[in-house]
Formats: sequence, C-alpha cells, structure tokens
Amino acid sequence: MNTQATHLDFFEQVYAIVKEIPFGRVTSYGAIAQALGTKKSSRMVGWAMNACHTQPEIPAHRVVNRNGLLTGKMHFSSPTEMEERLVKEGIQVKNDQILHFQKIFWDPSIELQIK
DNA sequence: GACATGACGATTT
DNA sequence: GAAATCGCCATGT
Repeated sequence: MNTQATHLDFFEQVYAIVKEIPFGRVTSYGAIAQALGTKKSSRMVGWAMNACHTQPEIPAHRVVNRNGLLTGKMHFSSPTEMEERLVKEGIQVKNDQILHFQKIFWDPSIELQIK
C-alpha cells in the first residue's frame, strides 16, 4: 500500500519524542533527528513540525534550533505565541532566543536512552 | 526528471 | 568570531 510511507513514519517518530519533552524543557531539531538515527536530516524534523498542525497536542514550542533560537515561532497561531508559551513554562526567552538553553536542553537520544 | 525551497547542522574560510 | 558554504532529504513546481 503505502510504498512511500517514509514521511508518515518519520512524523510519528518526531511527534512521539516531542510529546515526551518534560515541562520546562526544550530540545533541538538535530537532537530529535539524532535520536531517530538520522542527525543529518535535521531539516526533515523541521519539516515534520511543519505538519504538526495535524496534531494539536504537539508542544512544538519546546522544539527550537541548535542555537536555542525560536526559528519557527512564525508558524504558530501568532508569532509571539511560542515565546509567550515558553515563558509561561518558566523558560526565559530574550530576543526570540532561549536563555540558559544548554541548562534546560533535553536530549531525547539520552533521556529516552535511545542508542 | 530537473530546479528551487525549507521550523537545520556542522564545517570551513 | 562572523560569514559563507556544503550536506541531507523530502516536497512542490
């Protein structure tokens, strides 16, 4: 049937990890990609997030780029919703950038003990 | 099927 | 240390 179910699998993998992100924590696209075993296709993670609108339960605001920069904030209902939501969880955001990013960084490949 | 684009990352200059 | 460049892979035109 789905001879091209490649993206569906990938999307579900990404969603599963993003939903496991604990409160007040964030991760990066590359970290998720690496947890899936394809750290090089970090773009695909971002692409999957683009389709996250099909899954309203996806805390996409907890997923930022490797710089801790809210690169995808513009894809939310409002360009400020991502920032506001992160701050609401106790995450400090300044100039669209997460403060103490490395401190609150949550690596799925480690926390989920994915080898 | 070639060309361009994209919520990225790492490396090199 | 900032800017430029390559890599990677799926999607759209």
